[in-house]
Order: sequence, then structure tokens, then C-alpha cells
Amino acid sequence: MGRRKVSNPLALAVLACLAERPMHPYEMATTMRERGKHESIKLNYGSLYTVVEALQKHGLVAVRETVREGRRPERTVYEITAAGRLEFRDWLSELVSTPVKEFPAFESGLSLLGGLSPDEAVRLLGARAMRLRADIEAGREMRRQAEQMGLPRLFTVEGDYRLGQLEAELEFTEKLRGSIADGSLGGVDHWREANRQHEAGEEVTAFEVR
Amino acid sequence: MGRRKVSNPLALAVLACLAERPMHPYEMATTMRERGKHESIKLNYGSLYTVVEALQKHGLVAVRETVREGRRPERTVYEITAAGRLEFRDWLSELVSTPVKEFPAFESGLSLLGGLSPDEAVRLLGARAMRLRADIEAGREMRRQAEQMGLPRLFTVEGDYRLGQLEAELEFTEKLRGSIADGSLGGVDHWREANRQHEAGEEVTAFEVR
DNA sequence: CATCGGATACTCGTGACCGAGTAATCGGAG
DNA sequence: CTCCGATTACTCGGTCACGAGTATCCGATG
Repeated sequence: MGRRKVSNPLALAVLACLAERPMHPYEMATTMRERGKHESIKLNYGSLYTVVEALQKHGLVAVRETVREGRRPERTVYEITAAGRLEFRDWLSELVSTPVKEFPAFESGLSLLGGLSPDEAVRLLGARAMRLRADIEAGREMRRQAEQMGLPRLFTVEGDYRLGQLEAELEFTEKLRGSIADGSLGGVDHWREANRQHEAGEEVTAFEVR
Repeated sequence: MGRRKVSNPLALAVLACLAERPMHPYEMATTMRERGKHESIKLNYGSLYTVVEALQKHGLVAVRETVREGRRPERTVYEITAAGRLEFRDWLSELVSTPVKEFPAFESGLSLLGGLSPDEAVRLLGARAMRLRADIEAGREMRRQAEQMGLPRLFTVEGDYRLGQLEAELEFTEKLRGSIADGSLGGVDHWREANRQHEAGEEVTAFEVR
């Protein structure tokens, strides 16, 4: 747990739902799905119920009522508390105002790129570029759809952000691929040589900083 | 666990270390730190030992020897297996070639931006922009240092990637901030009105798609 | 020569997260 | 009317990650 009593971003979405009106957890989930928020905030039932319980334990939400219809499972309806509203504002403000270090999978991959051969790397980066182009096209299509439906941009900013990141990633990927392919990236010569040795089963001489 | 027997990226770093030469876990950690890989792959001791054990259980690494010096804790030296080399190649290839959906904190924040007032949002986005500029400057400085030390670009590509992402994020943040401030973002008028109502404690009329 | 910080090397308990599983109801097709 | 698949609503057990804690040794400092 990092500073906050409940740290899962899903908890923030729960607070956002309840800030609007009281709901039961399952309804929060469908609401989030309807509005496409599950594209930006990971949602699954296990976490949802855990998180709601944790929020309750810390006094950020409270049970309003539990209703039973027929012999179906009970639905517990929650509402947000004053403390919950405060936490919501504060947390959201922090998310918006303060960049945090994250560990995207591609960055991990890049940091170990030397473990592949240069030719492999070129091939794989090419494949990534193709997939990125497809993802970007899909994102643009979604934006067109939203616009056509008259949905205000305010509700799709997260998609625009994502799109910008993807475009930057594509540019980077293509440039990197090119510079490995034509040997202009510093270190490829050593890299290719080390790899040739490795294929031949020899001991690899480590690169030394002079 | 997602497809792979061991899914923590730290396991990939472990395989990368052992692909070079046999090591004990603590040495992997120091090696990673020396090479700055902990900036791209989250490293902590708890996970490290868990992950090494898991790799062993699945036959991707094996114990080479356990040495004891004096009465200090035993060091267990591991080596990579043939299966481990295969897994390493395959996993790394996947990371490089295939984009995966991730959930950055800022995207979560953006998707709930409506929960703040427009003025708040403008202020907070401004703060973020400032911090991003500082982070970018720090990243550029690191790159300068690396270049000056004669470290080949191959070993700093992950930093270049990160930098590109940060630059795109800054551009987005400034544009968004501007378009909220001058009211050109679709939906701000509704947003400001809804917020005014909310401050006044009235019921908020939801936005409807026509 | 005592001691004190820092490095070495790992351990362990707590708690978060996941997603398959369950169980009931509803709506439509035959 | 009855069967089937979709929807509603939640539960549960296991895995995984985390980071503070432990214990030893080394070297410097007064």
C-alpha cells in the first residue's frame, strides 16, 4: 500500500461512481463498462468487491441499504461519505498533477535488447511497428465514432492521451529499427560480433567502458 | 499467472543475468543496479528470491552450488538451463514485438477528470507540465552523461524510449490544459455548469447523448 | 582497540489481486 | 411450456508481490 489506505485505482473509480449516486458494486461495474472506463482502469470482480470492502473499512464509503429481491443474492447499496469525497478529490488531483515512475513492458524489453541478435531485433521491431499502426488506426476510428455520436471531447481525453503515446512509440520503434538495420546505432558492431561468438559457443568478451 | 509459468518481468532480468554467467541472487541485484536496469524493471529482494525459486521449480534455472564463507548466510549460485534459454528468447521476443494494454496512472486520472472543476484541472495540468519538463531535462542530462562516458546507444535505448514518451505526454498535457482554459475543449461549458450546480448542492443533470 | 556505519545475503508475514466458479433469474426460440 | 443462453450478483482460494527485518562481516575512524 503506497501512502493511501486503498491504493488500487479501481477504488478511485468506485468513489467516482458513488460521488454521482449510491450504487451496488455490480452496478458500478456495468456503469464503468458502459462509459468505457474499463479501458483506462483495470476492472475485475475480485478486486471490485475487495476494494469496496476496504473503502468501507476506512470510512470512505458506507452501506446505505441491502435489498433482496426474490431469492436472488442480496445487493448491498453503498454511498460515499464526506471523508470519501475528500479522498476522491485529493487522490484524483494527485494523479493528474504528479507523474509517477512506471514500468511498461516494452521498456523492460528494450533494456535487455542485447539478449537478442541484431537481425532478430530488427525483425521484431518491424512486427511491433505494424501492430502499433493497427492499434493507432483503431484508436482513431474510436475517436471518429465518438465525435459522430456527439460525445464531448471531455469524455474521451484518455483516449487522446493513449493515442499520443502510441504515436510516439511508433515513431521511436521505427527509428530504432532503422538505426539497427543500417548499423548507425552506437554499439551494433560489438553486438553483432558478440552474438556471432555466442552462436559459436565461445566466451563473450564483455563491453568495457574506457 | 498470464500464460508464462513465471510472469514477473524481474524473472526475465534474472534469465538475462544467468545467460551471461552463473550468479547468486544478490549478485544479480547488484549487477542490475550497476547497469541501471532497475530503472526499467522493478527490483526488490522479496520478489527476487520468490522469482528465482519459481524459475527453478519450472526447470528454467538450476542450482549450480551453494557456498558458505565463515558463518555468513549461504550463497546459492544458480545457472540457466537449456529450457531457460529458450524461454528467455521467446519471452523477450514477445515483449519487443507485441504491444500490450497497460493502465498508466495518468490515463486513469484523465478518464475521471470530470470529477474535478475545470479550474482545478487547469491548475493541476499546469503543475504536471512543470514536473514533466523537469523529468525530461533530467533524462536528457543522463543521456549526455552516458554519451560522454562513451557508453554505446544500444545500452541506453530504454532511456530514449522513456524520454520520447515523456515528451509526447508533455505536449498532450499542455494542449489539454490550453483547451480547457480557453474553453475550446468540447464539453467544458456543460462541465463548468455541472460543477457550479454541484458546489451549490443541487442535483446534477447528467449529460445525454442525443 | 572499540565501535559504528555500510555492505552482504537472504527471510518472512501481511495483504493485494486475480479470475474461475456459483447460483439464481430472465427472455426468447421452438 | 420448456429449454438454453445471457444477465445479474457475488464468493472463494490461491498466487504473487512487497519491503521491513535479521544476521553477519568488513573497514574506517577516533
